[in-house]
Amino acid sequence: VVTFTCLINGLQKARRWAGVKELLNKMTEQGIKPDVFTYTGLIDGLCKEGKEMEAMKMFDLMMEKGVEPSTVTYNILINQLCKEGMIDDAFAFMERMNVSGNASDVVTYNTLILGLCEANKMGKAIKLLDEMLEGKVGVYPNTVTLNTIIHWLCKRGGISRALEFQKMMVEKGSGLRPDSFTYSIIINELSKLGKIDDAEKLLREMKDHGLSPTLLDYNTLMESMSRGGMKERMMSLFSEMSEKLRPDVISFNTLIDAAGRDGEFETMKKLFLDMLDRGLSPD
RNA sequence: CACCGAUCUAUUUAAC
Repeated sequence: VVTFTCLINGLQKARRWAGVKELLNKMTEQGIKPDVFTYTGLIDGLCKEGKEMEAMKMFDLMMEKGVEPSTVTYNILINQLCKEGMIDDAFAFMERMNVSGNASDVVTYNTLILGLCEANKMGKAIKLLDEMLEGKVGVYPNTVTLNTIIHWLCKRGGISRALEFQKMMVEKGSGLRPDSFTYSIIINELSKLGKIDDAEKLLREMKDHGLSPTLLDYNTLMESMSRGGMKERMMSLFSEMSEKLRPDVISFNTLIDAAGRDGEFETMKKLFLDMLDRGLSPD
């Protein structure tokens, strides 16, 4: 079963649907019964293709066949319901899962919290997070939970609250730690707002938590420096990043564009050659 | 206390 399930998952990623069907037939030919993993993978694949009806049918089919869905199976469908904006049904489905003997896990809650955010119900999302933090639901939040809330607070203009949550994460005893997602979310937001000093401070702070700024972080910050007309700072950030990472095409495009704004043709040329030197192909 | 497979979060650069 494992072999077949792996193969099926691979084909699904490659969107080779005919192959999936063929493999399923081959399985039954050989008397191998699909298990929870197989069905769950199929349901996920169908959801990702937007075939939600098919996914539900698959869910029913697996139950008919006496294969008991797992929390993962339910989580996928809860996610699907959220994506369709059916947040109440998503919660109801979680209820059904619990009744069937599958406990909610952190992914279940993360999915629902994201659903609430996307449905413009930040208040409820945060309330649910608080309940998790207080231990009222029996599942403690993780980095993904906080990242989701932080991201959506940013989108909804709540950057200061987002920063409070980030502070909470770095505190000892919170049981949480920020990851590179956390930082890229906030650095991106601060950059958009033109709060370059704050963004750079955060970039420095990453090292204190065992994280290194990524290409994305540097590129984002450089772009906002360019917008703010802080070319010197941008260039020094660029040389700093060059020591640690390989700047990519986006990095160079950003720099060339910045030089272009001021008509600095020589600089542009230099950058262009530098880019070729490093084996990058211009796009 | 039996190796392997399934689910959740961020995405930066050009033409106003």
